Amino acid sequence: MYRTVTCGILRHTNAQQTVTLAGWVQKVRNLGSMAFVDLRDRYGITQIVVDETSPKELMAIVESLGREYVLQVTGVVRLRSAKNAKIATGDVEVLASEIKILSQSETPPFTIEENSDGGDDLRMQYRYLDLRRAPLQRNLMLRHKMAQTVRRYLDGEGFLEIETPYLIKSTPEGARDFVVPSRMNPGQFYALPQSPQTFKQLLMVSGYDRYFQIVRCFRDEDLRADRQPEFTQIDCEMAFVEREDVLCTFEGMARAMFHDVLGKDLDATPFPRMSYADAMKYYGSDKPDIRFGMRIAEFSPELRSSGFAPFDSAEYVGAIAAPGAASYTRKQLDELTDMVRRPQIGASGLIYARVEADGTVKSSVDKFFDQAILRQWAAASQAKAGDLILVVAGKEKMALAALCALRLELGDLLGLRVKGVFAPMWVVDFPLLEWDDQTSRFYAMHHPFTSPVMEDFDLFKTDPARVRANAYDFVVNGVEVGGGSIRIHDRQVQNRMFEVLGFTAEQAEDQFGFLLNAFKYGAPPHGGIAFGLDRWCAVFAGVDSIRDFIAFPKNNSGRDMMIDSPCEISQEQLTELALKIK
RNA sequence: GGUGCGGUAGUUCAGCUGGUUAGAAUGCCUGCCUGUCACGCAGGAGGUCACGGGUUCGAGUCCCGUCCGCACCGCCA
Repeated sequence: MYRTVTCGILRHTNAQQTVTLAGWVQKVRNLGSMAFVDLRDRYGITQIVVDETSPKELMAIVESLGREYVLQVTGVVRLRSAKNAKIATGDVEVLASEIKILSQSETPPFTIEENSDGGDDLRMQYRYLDLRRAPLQRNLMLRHKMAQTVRRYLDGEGFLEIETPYLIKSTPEGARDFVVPSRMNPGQFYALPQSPQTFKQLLMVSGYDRYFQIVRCFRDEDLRADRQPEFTQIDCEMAFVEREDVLCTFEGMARAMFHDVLGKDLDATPFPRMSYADAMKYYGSDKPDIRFGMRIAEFSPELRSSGFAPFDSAEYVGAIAAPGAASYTRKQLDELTDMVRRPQIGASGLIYARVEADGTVKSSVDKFFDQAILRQWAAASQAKAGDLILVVAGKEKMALAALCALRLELGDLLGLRVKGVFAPMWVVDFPLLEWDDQTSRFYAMHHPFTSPVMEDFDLFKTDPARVRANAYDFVVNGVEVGGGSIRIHDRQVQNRMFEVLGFTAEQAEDQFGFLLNAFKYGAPPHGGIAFGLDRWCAVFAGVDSIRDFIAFPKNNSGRDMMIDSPCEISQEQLTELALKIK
C-alpha cells in the first residue's frame, strides 16, 4: 500500500497517528538543519518536517528534491507550533521517519500553483502539468458533479441512458461535418455526429419514451472561447409530450443542478419565459442576460423627427439608459463610441444624453432637439437623474446589435453582471425559418425536424418567415446553455418542411429516408432538448471560456498542442483508405 | 475568408523619438540559515529579441511578407 491517507485529510484530531502519504513536492523550504516539504495531491497539501530528531539520511534526501518529485513519506502527525490558517491541514504536520522518492521530475516549465506564471500556450502544451493545478482540478470536479447530478435526476424521472453511434452519415444541412474515410468502402465516408438528433427521434419511434445521453458532438467550424470542435451535450428526448412537459421536466433538472452542484435554491416561481420577438426588441439578443435591466427602448417617430439627418433617415432609433453613468468622461464616452463603430458592429456613431440632478437633459445633439423631446427620451428609456442615455440609429439589426453590445459592456463596467448571481430563463417562439440572401432560400433556424406552431401552419403558404417554431432555448446569464423543440412526427408535415427548405423529394429520401420511413410505422408525438455541458460548467464557474472545463481541449486553430494533432498520415494509410492528397 | 492585439532570459513582462554592454521579477544553480509556509540572506549562470526580406552609417525598435498564439466578425441546422 502506497499510502494510508491523502494530503488533504489530516487534522489536529489525527495527532500522534503514524501515517503514510504519497504526493508531489509543491515546495521545499530548507532552513539549514531543518526543512519543510509541502506535499500535494488533488485532495490538498500536507507539510512534512525533517529536523534534527529525524534519521540522518533524510536531510540528504530533502536536499536532493526538486519541484514535482513524487514522494512516499511515513511519519507521525503532530500539532504545529506555528499554525497556517490558509490551508485545511494547517494545524498539523508530519514528522518524517522515512522518505522514499517514487519518481523524479525535471523542473516544470511553469509553476504548478493557484495562479500559474505560465501562458496559455505553454500550459496547453504541457496540459498534464496544468491539470495538476487546483483551479483546473476544481473545474473538472465541478464537471463531474454536474454529470452525476444529471444522471441522478434523469434516472429518477425514468429516463434511460442509451448510446448512439459516432460513425454516421454526412448531411449538407447545418454545421460542417467531420468525416472519416471508410477503408472497407473505398471512396465513402462516415461523418461524426453534430448531435444524435435523428437517432434520438428513432428511439422515440422505438418506444424508449424517455432517453438521455451525455454525448460528444462534433462540428467542423471555427472555434471561439465558448466553442470547441468536439463538445459534450446532455442530449434528451421524450415521447407523448408537449412543450410545457419538456420545459417543466428540465426546469426541474436545472433546479437540481443549482441545488446539488452550487448549493443554491432558486425561488419557487417558474423561470421567466420570453418570446424571441421580445428578447430581440428589449435586449437585442436571443440570449439576454437578465441579471440586470437597462432594457432597450425604441424611439417612436415623435422622438426622432427634428431635422437631425442620422435619425430622419434611420430605419430604427433606440436607446438604453445606464444607471449612474451621467458622470462618464469624454474619454469613456469615446471608448463606447469606438466600440459600436468597430467593423464587427458597424454603427456610424453614438448619441449620448445626460440626465442632470434637476431632471434636465443635456445631450450631444441639443441643437436639434428641444428639452421637451429630450425629456421624452429619458421617459422612454426610463432614465433617472444621474443616468446616461445612449442612442443608436441605423439599420434595425445593426442598431440592436450595437445597443446589445453597449448594454453588456455597461453591465460589466457598472458591476451589474454579478458573479454568483444566476438568472435562468426560457426563450420561446423562435421563428421556424431564416431567409438566406446568398442562396435565396429558407434555412431551418433550429433544425429541419422542428415542429411549427400549429396555429401558424397556414402562414407556410403566405409568409413562411412568420411561422413560429415550437422551439425553446435555456439561457442563463446571457449564455445559451440549452435548446430544443417539439419535433415533427408526421410524415406529411416533415415532407412539407423539406419542401419549404428546398429539398427535392429525392434529396429528402436520400438524406433522411430512414427517418421518414420510421415515421410510417407509428411515430409518437415527441420533443426534447440538449444542453451544452461545457458551457453550463463555465456559466456555473462564472467564466467565458469553456476550455478549462475540458481536460484536453483544442486551441484556436483546432489543434491539440500537446499531442500535436492533426498530423499527416503515411502513404500506406492513404493508399489503404483510397485517398489521394493533391 | 476577414479585423484587432501579441511573440524579448526556463517563465511573466519592461525596453521612449532607431544609437554604445538588452533590463526587472520569478524560476534555476551554489553557499549560509532551527519554525518556515510568497521563508530569509549572499553570490552565480541564463538571450538566434518568432522567422525571412527591406530601409538605414546603425534595427529588439521603422516597413513588407511568413509562421505561431489569443479575442472577435463571417461561420456555428
